Formats: sequence, structure tokens, C-alpha cells
Amino acid sequence: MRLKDSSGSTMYKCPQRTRAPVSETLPPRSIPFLKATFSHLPGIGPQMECRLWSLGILTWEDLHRWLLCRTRRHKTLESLETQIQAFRDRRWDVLAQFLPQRIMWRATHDFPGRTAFLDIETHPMGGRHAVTVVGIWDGKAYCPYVRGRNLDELSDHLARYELVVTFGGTRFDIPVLKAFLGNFTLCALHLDLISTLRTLGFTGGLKKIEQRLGIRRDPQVDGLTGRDAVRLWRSYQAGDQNALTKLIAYNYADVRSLEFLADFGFEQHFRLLESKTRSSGEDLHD
DNA sequence: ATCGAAAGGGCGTCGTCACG
DNA sequence: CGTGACGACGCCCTTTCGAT
Repeated sequence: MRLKDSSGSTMYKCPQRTRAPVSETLPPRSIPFLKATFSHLPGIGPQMECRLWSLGILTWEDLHRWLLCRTRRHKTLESLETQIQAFRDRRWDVLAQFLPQRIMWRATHDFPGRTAFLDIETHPMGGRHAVTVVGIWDGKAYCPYVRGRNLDELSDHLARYELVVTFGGTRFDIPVLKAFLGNFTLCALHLDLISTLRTLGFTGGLKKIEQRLGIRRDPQVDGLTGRDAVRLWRSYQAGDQNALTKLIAYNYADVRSLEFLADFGFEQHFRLLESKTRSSGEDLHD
């Protein structure tokens, strides 16, 4: 699809929009960034997305109107319509199927008060992971779920949230929860910070990335790893209540870290996009 | 007006890598 | 070990442009 002819003027078939001001900025932060995201749709890549923004097309609904003026792009239109409907119906499980992790960082601030930072602790049991503690931090309150105490309440609590943020959750936390709890289904959108941070050049585990960014943990849990979490659980099983307190403190440090890393990832990606959009905006005037 | 070549952009596939 | 992301590559679709 071309948006300009040989003279450089914009070419498309929606007459009322032909005089849209060409801006070189990203969509304003006041609008949900996820719904200003088009590059995951079939037939639209990062460059096209950037050009759409510069034409003043800033939401899925804008894009839908724009596409209706064009005869082709049936696949894009069809996919977009499903996503608009899923968003309207709050069917995050349906919507999630359309949203690859590479663009999920954009949802970071789209669900204020309805975002859960989740981390699980496990220990090996019969060749599988047995969940011991699950922590949920929503930006205001922290709630630990402990096996044998209140773990069965986790699904109900999680159902309040529309975005769940994890580190490595696509490969670890979510599949493990599903396998262990049996009836567990994630009905929220899922942002896995591994993908967000990796595309920024941050590889390695959570602790390694924290170190690289100079994040300091509470001295009580500083230096603890997943292996220590297993050891602490066993001590707790043997009757040591302090071990559970420490395990929960460790889990708390993890989920608080997720919140920081999500913000960091968003800011870094936003800046990156800003610089790319600027250079692409220059191209528009070539 | 029609046709075919060329160009640009996006997508699918495959192999590789690295996480918990 | 299972899984998803990434990069390279080639193909496809759309559009433009020149020749007829």
C-alpha cells in the first residue's frame, strides 16, 4: 500500500481525511496506547502504523473507518472488527489471541487499577512444578496466596484484573498455574516482560536485569534465588513459620520489581518509537 | 486503455537461541 | 525439556510507471 504519489502528496480514498495534519509525533499519552497499535494487524507493519498516526488515525475505530473507504484489505478489516468487538465486550482472552508479546508493552498503562503484577514460587514435585506461593501486587496492595491456606482463592482474585504482568509468564508462571491448579484460566491480557526487555537488549533472568539497572532489593531478601524459595518452603513445611514470612517477602520483592521493570520497559520502548517516528516523519516530507 | 516489469512492504517458514 | 522470540530468506500482494 502506498500513501504518497511521486510528488509526495498523500494518496488514499477517504476524502474527508485527505487534509489530516501530518504530525511527526506518537499518539498522545492520554489515549490508550494499545488501541493506537496497528502493527500487529495483518497487512500492517511498523512503517505503515507510523504513517497512519501521522494521518491522524489514532484508534482502532479510526482505522476501521479509514479501511472501510478502501475496497481491499479484507483480512485487516476482519481482524480489526473482531478485536474492536472483543475490547468492547472485555473479552481479553479473545483479544489476547491477536496481540503478540512484541507489542504488549504498549498496554502497560492502559488499565490503571486493573493491572496485576504476578509472580509464582514453586518447588519440584514428581517431575513437575508444585506451586507454593503466588503473589499479586496491583500497585496499591500486595496479596500472597499460599498453598494449603488460600491458593484456591487465586482465580477469583485474578478475575478482577484486565492486564496481568509477569516475567517469563508465557513459558513458566501461566503454564505451571494451569497444570497445577487444573481449573485455572487467565481471562486477562498478559504482558510478559521477558519479551519487552529482550527487544531492548536486556537478556538474562530477573535478578540479572535488576543488577544491570542498579535496582536494590530489601536486605532481608537480597541475594535470594528461586532455589532459596524451594529451601524456604521446605523449612516452612518442617514447621518454621519465619521461613514462610521470608518466602513471601522474597515474592513481594519480585512483584514490586515487575512494576518497576514494566515502567522502565514502557519508557524505553516509547523513546525508541519516538525516534523512529521522527525519522519516518522526515521521510514523509522527502 | 492495457499490459508487464519493477519496487516496496508485509508475511510465512525455517533454524537457532535462551528462558524458567 | 517445552516454548516462544528472533533473524534471514524468499514469496506474495499492491501499486506505480513506462511501453505499446
